[in-house]
Amino acid sequence: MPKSDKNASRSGGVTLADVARGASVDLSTVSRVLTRDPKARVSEATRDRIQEVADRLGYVANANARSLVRRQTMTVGLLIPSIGGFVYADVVRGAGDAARRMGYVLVVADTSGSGSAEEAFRALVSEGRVDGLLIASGRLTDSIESGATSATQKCIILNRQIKGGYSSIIEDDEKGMALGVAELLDAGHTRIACLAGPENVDTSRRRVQGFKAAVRAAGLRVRANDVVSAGFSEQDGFDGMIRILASSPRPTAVAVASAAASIGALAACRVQGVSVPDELSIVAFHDTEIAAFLSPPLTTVAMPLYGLGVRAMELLHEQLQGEAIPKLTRLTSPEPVLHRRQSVAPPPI
Amino acid sequence: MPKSDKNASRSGGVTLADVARGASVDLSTVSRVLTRDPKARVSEATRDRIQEVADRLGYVANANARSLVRRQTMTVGLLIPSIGGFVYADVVRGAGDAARRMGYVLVVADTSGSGSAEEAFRALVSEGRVDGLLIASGRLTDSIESGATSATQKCIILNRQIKGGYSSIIEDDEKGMALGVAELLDAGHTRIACLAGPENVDTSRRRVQGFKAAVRAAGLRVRANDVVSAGFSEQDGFDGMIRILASSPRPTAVAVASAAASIGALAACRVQGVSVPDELSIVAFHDTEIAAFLSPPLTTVAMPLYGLGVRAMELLHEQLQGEAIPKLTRLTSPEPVLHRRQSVAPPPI
DNA sequence: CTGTTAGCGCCTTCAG
DNA sequence: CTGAAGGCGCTAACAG
Repeated sequence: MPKSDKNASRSGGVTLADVARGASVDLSTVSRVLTRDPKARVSEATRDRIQEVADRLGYVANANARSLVRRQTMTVGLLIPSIGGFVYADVVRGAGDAARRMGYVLVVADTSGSGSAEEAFRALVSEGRVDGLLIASGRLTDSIESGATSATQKCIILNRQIKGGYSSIIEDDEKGMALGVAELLDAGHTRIACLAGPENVDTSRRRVQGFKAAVRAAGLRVRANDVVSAGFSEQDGFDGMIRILASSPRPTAVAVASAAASIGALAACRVQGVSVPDELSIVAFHDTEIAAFLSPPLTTVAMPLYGLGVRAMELLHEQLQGEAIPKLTRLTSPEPVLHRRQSVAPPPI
Repeated sequence: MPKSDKNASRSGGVTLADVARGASVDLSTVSRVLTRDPKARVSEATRDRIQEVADRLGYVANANARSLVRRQTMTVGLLIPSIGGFVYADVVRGAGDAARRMGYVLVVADTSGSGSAEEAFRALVSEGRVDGLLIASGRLTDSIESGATSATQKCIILNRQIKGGYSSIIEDDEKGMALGVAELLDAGHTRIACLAGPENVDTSRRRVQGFKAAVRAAGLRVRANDVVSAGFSEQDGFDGMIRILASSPRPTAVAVASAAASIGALAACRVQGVSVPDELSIVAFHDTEIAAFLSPPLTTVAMPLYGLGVRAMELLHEQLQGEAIPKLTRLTSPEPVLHRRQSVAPPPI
């Protein structure tokens, strides 16, 4: 006995009341069955009838109304500096899959345009569009760091530690770097340089520490200019490698601390006429789709970025549930894995 | 005379009522001044007082409540297949900047994980989390194509045309491809191949058409196997190039229809020992950061992706305003531009 | 110029 | 097992 089907929509939205009317029950009952409230005892009959009507009408709950009363949106945001970057794709996938599994919808905001992280923060968290934030964006100025204390309970910082009570999750940079250096060591290199990231970024500092520790553990020394700081971009890698190649004695191998930089580094070698891996071996931190197609194919250490995204999302969820989570969690599993390709060889004689 | 400062927050949210109380006015007045309603006549005095209290309390309007009554969220979504891709970064930036300018907040959803475009569509549009969608995601199955007719008024499809009343915006693939081919022609090539994208994707078909048109306009013939279809990935480009190199007579130049594929194509040449550009010239469709750092640096045609994002957002806005927008708009400006690097040379003798 | 009054669509006690 | 009532935070007429 279908009675009111078309008065269902006004501005395209079928509402609870529409379904209630169609099923001849009160809208509160509809709410109960459609939200699958466990402690709601509704007869099979009405339950089925309601479900049937809802399906027929194509009812979808309005997230805003629901968020308003529940005081939570079940959506979380992920802030990244640039959507084009190599490392973020997997983080996004991991966080997205985890979010979905837990009933959240994940939206990402790119802070590379004219939009700052602060702006995104306000628009998303303060205005209540999201319950919490995963922040993988590099520089967030003090405005956010000194933000309302309640904000610290709604954010997880990825791969970076900042002041102000925020919790962070970081990949195991030291171990990753050690893995790469080990490959170089195993090939017989004893003069190894590190093409590092910016000095003021802590994830990059950790990679340098990993580098130094690994080299020293092998009984070797690390000299001042064995570590050259550069940015994370292709051009930075290029410039940095030029400097390394100009140093003397020139190292026979270099561990590059980022994927983009490694591409620039390779280009620098080509321009300078130094052959990889015959004259110089290279291992790059972070694996990418294209590593296998470079010239030569790059040996890389693949960090568990997908897992980082997953774990970050889980942490955020726990925190939003009110659980206390550690100020810093280091992702120790899954472990980084080395992808052997063709940029590492024994040192020239 | 600060009186009630701390009763301001309950669950971290300062509400209109809090401000009203603090300023001793009705909350509707506060609403008026804070929304900067032009046709609201409020005395300077109360206006200032309200503003002052709002600032002091750190009032930020709740987006959900506002969305609920205004029936619009002022947020739009952008669906992309994978955040790691080369082409999307600029689209996102363009759309993001345009959105901000128009007062929207842009959120992007990656549909590459376990999440399908349909899921994202429901979670974002149907549940009312966003007002509209920019869809750059490749395959959206029929479920979305045949979706509620009202949906067609809330989406703009990027670089793809689909059935069902949706409006699309596409870049000028033909012109871009022609630009690349012209460079090859100018260098003296007469046997030019096209390493194309998937046959069933219309943006890639348009590139092929541009290729054919340009070649023919030069008075040359295009044979059946001058166009080889591949995917958009590095591996696809690699495989495709292998096939091209195996054909005989072998072309002296190839126009590659995507950035990722061009990287694979380059790798294939290296593996086969054919030197670029001495034995084979290459121009790639879409410019990327890394093109300049490849071996050799790739000559590319840079498509106006940022502009595409901007225009798409503008179109969506107009459509959401109820304006009628064309079913198909082709972005003719800004124009594609050629980046000359080192992958094109005259054909071998 | 400012306050009062209705809701937006949904959830959630509390009765019945 | 189901209906009635109140309210989440905000906006938008309509009075005064």
